[in-house]
Amino acid sequence: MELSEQTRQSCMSCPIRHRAVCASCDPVEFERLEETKYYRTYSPGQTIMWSGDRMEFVGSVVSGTATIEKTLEDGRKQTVGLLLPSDFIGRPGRDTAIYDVMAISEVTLCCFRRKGFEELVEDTPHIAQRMLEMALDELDAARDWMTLLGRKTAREKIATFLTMIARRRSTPGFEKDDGAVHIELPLTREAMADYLGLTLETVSRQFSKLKKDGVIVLEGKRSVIIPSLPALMEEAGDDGW
Amino acid sequence: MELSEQTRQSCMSCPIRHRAVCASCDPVEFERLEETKYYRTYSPGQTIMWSGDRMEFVGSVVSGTATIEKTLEDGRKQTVGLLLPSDFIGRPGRDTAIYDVMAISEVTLCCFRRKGFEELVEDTPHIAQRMLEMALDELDAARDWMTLLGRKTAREKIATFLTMIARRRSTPGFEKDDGAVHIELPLTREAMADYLGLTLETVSRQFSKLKKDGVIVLEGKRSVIIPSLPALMEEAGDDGW
DNA sequence: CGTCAGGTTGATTAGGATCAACACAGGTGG
DNA sequence: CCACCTGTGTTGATCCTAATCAACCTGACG
Repeated sequence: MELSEQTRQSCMSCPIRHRAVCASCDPVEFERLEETKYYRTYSPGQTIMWSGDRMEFVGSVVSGTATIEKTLEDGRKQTVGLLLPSDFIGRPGRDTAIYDVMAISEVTLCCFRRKGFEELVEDTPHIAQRMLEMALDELDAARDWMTLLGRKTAREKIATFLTMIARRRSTPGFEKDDGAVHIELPLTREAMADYLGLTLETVSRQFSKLKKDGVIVLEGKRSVIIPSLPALMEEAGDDGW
Repeated sequence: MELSEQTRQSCMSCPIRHRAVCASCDPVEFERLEETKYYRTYSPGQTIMWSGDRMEFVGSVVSGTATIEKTLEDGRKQTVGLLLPSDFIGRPGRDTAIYDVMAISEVTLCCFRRKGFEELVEDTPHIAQRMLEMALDELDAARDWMTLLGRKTAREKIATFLTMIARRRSTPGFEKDDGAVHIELPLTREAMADYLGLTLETVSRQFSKLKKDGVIVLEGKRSVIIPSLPALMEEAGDDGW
């Protein structure tokens, strides 16, 4: 799975082609993208972007998981975004990052130099429109997460998180006939804690309780079986999303 | 301050002209806006938009304060956005609201029928760009608020809120010579609680403590004097924003 | 084999929630 | 004009959820 920075692959066979910022581009626009794009890979734990640093590039997550996080003076940390394949990193028009972006697993990005991308946005309406759409989607997601952080109990937070992962990641083919869903957790207990506004101990305890209550089944540390997704969603505190 | 729905005022003298979604429009574009815009006013407590309802219009807050809120099944409520003059309401491209929007004070909106506005966005690049810029700004604000909700103490939450209000609302001319800042709180204790992920009792107590500690001076319920903004920001738990 | 990252579980604490009483201002109607 | 009510805010007492502090487990890896 090693992609060097030089490797250039066709956009047409790109796994995130239909969900990423380039989703609504036409063949001509793709040509322009293919000229300027380049790949970068990061290993787990590596920092993709430091808060305060100059942002030289923007890009899309092709594979892997990354987090956007904010750290307070005294070290308290909050994860403010989870980046999965097709998600966009960086903000055109801003030249200094205001959050840290960390690779959680091995991450491959499809990058564009920021300056060039800004021009691209200006004269490629399809990209500008898609950018807006994605920004508004992320804003909705952030607001839903605000509700989780401000009002939900620890148990509800975990249930919501698992539901969200099941939505975005359920491995097709792993749904059992009885409707059970199998997911691989992309985050450690600590990273989940930072995302959910909890401590890692509380996360661990709530996993144990949900398991004891039969809402989830744990297979090892990272593998979760959800016997009944509706039952799990019941624990999440709100229907809808 | 009564504006009927029919009143049409010139965009050129509009108080939010330089910050709203129309900020970068040129004279020709303003002409088109002036043809289709209309004003609506709401009294305190009125609902501007119900979650689940069809969104017939989008628009900008011209004056007053409104909140965007999400309510869980059992009634727990989280305010996920504070709308002050120049802020935008609604999402082009979506026809059902997913949050409630409530007028806190008397609110005047500059509205556009949603369908018409969507066309406008498509063929007025200046508006599309500004929309993207504003969406990204709101996303940053939402992420900062996630950090507040997930990781800050009650005292820090209040201090952060007051700092934010001072930033956006400090009544020019009310800065005392010694650097003190005077602000009017746009929200009740309960509304602040919903915004900060607290109870109204905790909000009240923290106000009392900050007052006792000399960080703020209360004049009545809604009027706050901040003798030293840096001292207040010190209480907020993070520098920067 | 020892070390270390990641995870679990237990004991205790503390920050905010909850429950409750009261204060105060502004209306409203008799 | 006053009695009453209602919305808003303050403060106190108590409770409870999640944080903190701590011990220990497991598996991967040099």
